[in-house]
Amino acid sequence: MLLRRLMRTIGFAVLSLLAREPLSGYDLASQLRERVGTFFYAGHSHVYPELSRLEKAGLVVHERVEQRDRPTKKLFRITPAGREAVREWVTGPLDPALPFRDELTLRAFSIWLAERTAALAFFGDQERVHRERLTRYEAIRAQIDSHWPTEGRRWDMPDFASYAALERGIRYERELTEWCAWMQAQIGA
Amino acid sequence: MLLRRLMRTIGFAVLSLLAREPLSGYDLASQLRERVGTFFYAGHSHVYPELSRLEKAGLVVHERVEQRDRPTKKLFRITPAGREAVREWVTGPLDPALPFRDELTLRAFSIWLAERTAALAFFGDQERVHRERLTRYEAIRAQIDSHWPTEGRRWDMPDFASYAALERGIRYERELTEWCAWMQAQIGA
DNA sequence: TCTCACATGTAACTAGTTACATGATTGC
DNA sequence: GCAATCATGTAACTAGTTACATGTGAGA
Repeated sequence: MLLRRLMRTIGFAVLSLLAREPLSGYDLASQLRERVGTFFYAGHSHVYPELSRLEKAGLVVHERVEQRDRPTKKLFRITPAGREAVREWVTGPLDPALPFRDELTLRAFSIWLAERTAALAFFGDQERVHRERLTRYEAIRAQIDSHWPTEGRRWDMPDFASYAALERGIRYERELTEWCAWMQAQIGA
Repeated sequence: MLLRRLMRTIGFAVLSLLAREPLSGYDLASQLRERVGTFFYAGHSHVYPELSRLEKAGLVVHERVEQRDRPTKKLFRITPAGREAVREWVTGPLDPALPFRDELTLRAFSIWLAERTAALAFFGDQERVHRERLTRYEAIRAQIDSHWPTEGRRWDMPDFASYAALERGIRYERELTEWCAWMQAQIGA
């Protein structure tokens, strides 16, 4: 579809959230920070202009919602065209263009310049950081597992998709934790 | 050091390579594409301005080198100050600011919208892509292992640092490959 | 002659972050 | 009155990519 050219990944991130429930720009930004922030972050100043773009493209619409206890908000809702756009994108070709930048690996690439104690401390710190995240994610998964019977799980449910992203996070952090430990073993030997 | 504020990670990427050997802007860009490109990419149009910046900061110097068979080049060399800057950076605090954007995980987060066959094909393709990379990296490591005796390895050698980055790449690609397989198992079940 | 690798740069554009700017309502 | 949360946006800046622009020398 031609649309793909006009869309940036941030647009699909917004649509991904709106496909689950209507949200205000504020809530969208909050979820982009907290819910999906570990794998796809965007600030609120990025969200508002993007919502305008999406609305112009007919992929979302908004309505003003007056609230008694809080300021009036704009509630954004995905349109059928928007839903179709996500559907096409989600299994469409993934640009293998990896302007990938991993500073941690870059540091490993230059670790030969460091002093042993500094190098050990660095990878020790990194191991702790990633082990903490790992532990946190695993706790969330354990929580889900204990409340969500395996039989009730279907891959085409939004909750499973969230679970799959969490699973990816766990594997990613575990891999990092183990590599940091490996680095220390190599340096310490 | 105050210098850290003036430096961007791309600057350290350049210095990381120059700490190993003097290079021209062209060679620098080539290595940034081929050698460290898998974990830290930058195009040549980014390298040249960065070299100017680094030279102004006194972290690199250059000399013209006339070649008979090829166009004259500028050979860049790291200065003692530059080497010291890398040394400080390499084990210094790593900004945990992760404006991390992983489109693959974002897609998993919206996979519930897809059709089963499209979802299976998508993660099958991704698994193939990452398994290919994994195989390629493992072949390189096997090559190194067969020529480089374990006793001769020291963590403070540039070659070990390259090996460590490769190890990280292998673990990263393996993790991704396995997760893609897991996704297919979940969808197919 | 033409293409490829080597070699260096700038310009224009796109993307993204941080800072700026404003305002309502609630609870302390 | 003041801080915090909810709420929406713009402006200025930083970073990064793609396209533009030029030129040498080797080999087919």
